[in-house]
Amino acid sequence: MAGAKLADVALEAGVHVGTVSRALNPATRSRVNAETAARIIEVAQRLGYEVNITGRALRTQRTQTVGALIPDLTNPLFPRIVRGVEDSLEKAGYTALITNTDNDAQRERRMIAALTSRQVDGFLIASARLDDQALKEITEEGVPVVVINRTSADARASAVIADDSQGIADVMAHLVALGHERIAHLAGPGDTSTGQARLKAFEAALDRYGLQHRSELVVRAEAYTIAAGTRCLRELLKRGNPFTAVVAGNDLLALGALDALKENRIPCPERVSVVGFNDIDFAERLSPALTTVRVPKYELGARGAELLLDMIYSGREISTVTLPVTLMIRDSTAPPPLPGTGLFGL
Amino acid sequence: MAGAKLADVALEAGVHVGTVSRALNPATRSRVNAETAARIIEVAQRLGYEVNITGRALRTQRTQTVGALIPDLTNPLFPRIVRGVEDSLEKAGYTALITNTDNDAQRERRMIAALTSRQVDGFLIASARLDDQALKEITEEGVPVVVINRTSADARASAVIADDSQGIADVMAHLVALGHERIAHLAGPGDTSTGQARLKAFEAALDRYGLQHRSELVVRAEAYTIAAGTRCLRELLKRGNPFTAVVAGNDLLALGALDALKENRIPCPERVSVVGFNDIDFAERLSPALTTVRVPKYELGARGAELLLDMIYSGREISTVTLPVTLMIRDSTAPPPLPGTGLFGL
DNA sequence: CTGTTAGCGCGTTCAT
DNA sequence: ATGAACGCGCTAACAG
Repeated sequence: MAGAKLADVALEAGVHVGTVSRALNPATRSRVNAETAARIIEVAQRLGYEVNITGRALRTQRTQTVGALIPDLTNPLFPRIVRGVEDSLEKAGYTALITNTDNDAQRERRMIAALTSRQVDGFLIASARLDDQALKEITEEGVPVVVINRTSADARASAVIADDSQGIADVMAHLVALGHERIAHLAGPGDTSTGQARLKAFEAALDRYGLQHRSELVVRAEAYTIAAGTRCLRELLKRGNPFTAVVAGNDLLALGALDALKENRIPCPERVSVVGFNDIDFAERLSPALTTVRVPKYELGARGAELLLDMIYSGREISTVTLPVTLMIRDSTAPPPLPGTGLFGL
Repeated sequence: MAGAKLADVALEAGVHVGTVSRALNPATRSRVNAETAARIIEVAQRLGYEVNITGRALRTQRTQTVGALIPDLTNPLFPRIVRGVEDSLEKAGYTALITNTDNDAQRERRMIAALTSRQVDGFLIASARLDDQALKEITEEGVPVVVINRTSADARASAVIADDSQGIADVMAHLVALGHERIAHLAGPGDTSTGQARLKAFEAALDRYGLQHRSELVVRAEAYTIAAGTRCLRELLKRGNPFTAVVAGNDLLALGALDALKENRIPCPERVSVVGFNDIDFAERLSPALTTVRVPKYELGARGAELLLDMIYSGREISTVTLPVTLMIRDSTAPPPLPGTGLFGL
């Protein structure tokens, strides 16, 4: 028989509910006679006792559940992060309520309300929008928050991020070593911390290598999607300014860029090199296999969850953890075409 | 101020908590004076009242939360299903606790325990294992269960499935029309309903077209993974029995098969055609673009959640819904090589 | 060491 | 139409 409760165990063991509660909780077990504790545990097992976390939560104000706000689970970046989150949480007996936000402010608000209503002990937020009024409100109420793969203007939230600037620096070093000079950037949305950080790193690299800043070679994507990548590269082509390499804000934008190149019969990497960011699953199985920056997705989630648990349990102070990245050189990057041999736009 | 509770609203509105409860619940609102109800609602809004679902659950035995058991979120099939689940649930004010099971019995048990402990109102199970003792136990306790993308031996669970046999029939018709006669099958795990159904459909098609059953051309995968697909195709090659086409149990197995072909320098589709199942995201961006059977992933999840809500609310009877599939012909299938022009194994 | 009591927030019954 | 009281399952404070 499953679904037994404290009262059932108490009755069967011939003791009071309070004693059962103490005996079953490792933290308070020492306060009860060893023999009776053993008997209670035996009875609990026999009766199939399972704690009712709802009841416990009402009393302890702890649901042992956290809310996870994910922009879009169908972006292969996030399932890996979620796996990390899940594994870290499980060790502590926690569970995650996972919701998709589509980076949509309205939807995000609804989800936060649904999660708050369920008394989650904290939030893991991988949604990227920076101007996050909703986030501000929950931190102000003192609910622990950790943001993942983004920074937060709010000093009350911890953060786990990948080293965006190092990643872009590695990309640029790679492209410059190949001989590229006219490098375009498909920047991520301006209201995301990754979009901002990567653009900044891109510009810093231009300076580092003495390359000219050309505003016509930077296009802002309105979202981190394949479709946005396609639109941006079309825009780039329309502007007519020659380039031999494209640094995309993330892998999905890079995929969209590849589509646009293909539809214009511009071979990659022969005439234009393309680089992504994140190294999503399948990036290496595309044609051409995508050169990209690998971010430690699982660790991002795992560390984020650990940080959150620390905040919940020990109210530990706010911190920001930056994880290292790795440039994965594959087939979408190559030396630029020789001048006069068909450089696009020249 | 957010986080107000019934008592706060009652105090401010100068009425009793019970009245506030009735006024705020649309179902019981009619039982309270229209004017006071309006006042209460106004006060609730002003104070930022949010129902505490934990408290409500303790009383109503409804957490408005369901558990979702997913084998592996990093398989792109599942995020799409989850999106459907989420959208259907949200309309009813429900939320999903999503967990990865890895199709591992131990892990599945732990997850079910964690979810049961949180008093979920029902389960959505996309895990594929058939001999599901744990599932049996929860249905026996009367907890509503819907299985997704699999059938269940247990008559107490509803199911939403894709039309596996139609899908395989379409695949076989396609291959036969191209001229294939020696068709191999990388069957999914034997303890999954999809693995069984697709193998059965494969064999039925052999009969239909008068093709010989060759047991050497059927290999069982131990899991639905890329690695398993690679292992299986290597095994197939080792057996030395010639074949010109491979019908894989799902897309991941097909990807693994493509890897094994590549490592043996067997060009696809020139010498061997490969077909997958599911049409995961990115299937069309692979090289070669994968011919596969598209299953309506979002609908699978959405219908599954609807069925579950029906069971929770109206205790509606068990049913099985089969959704239609579509063959997506892409670049991984072509006519078999002409005899004598390098057919593998001949 | 253990029993008793109280209360977390809510919905519902029973009075009035 | 509304107030009062109870209890869902659990833990924590207090007695003894």
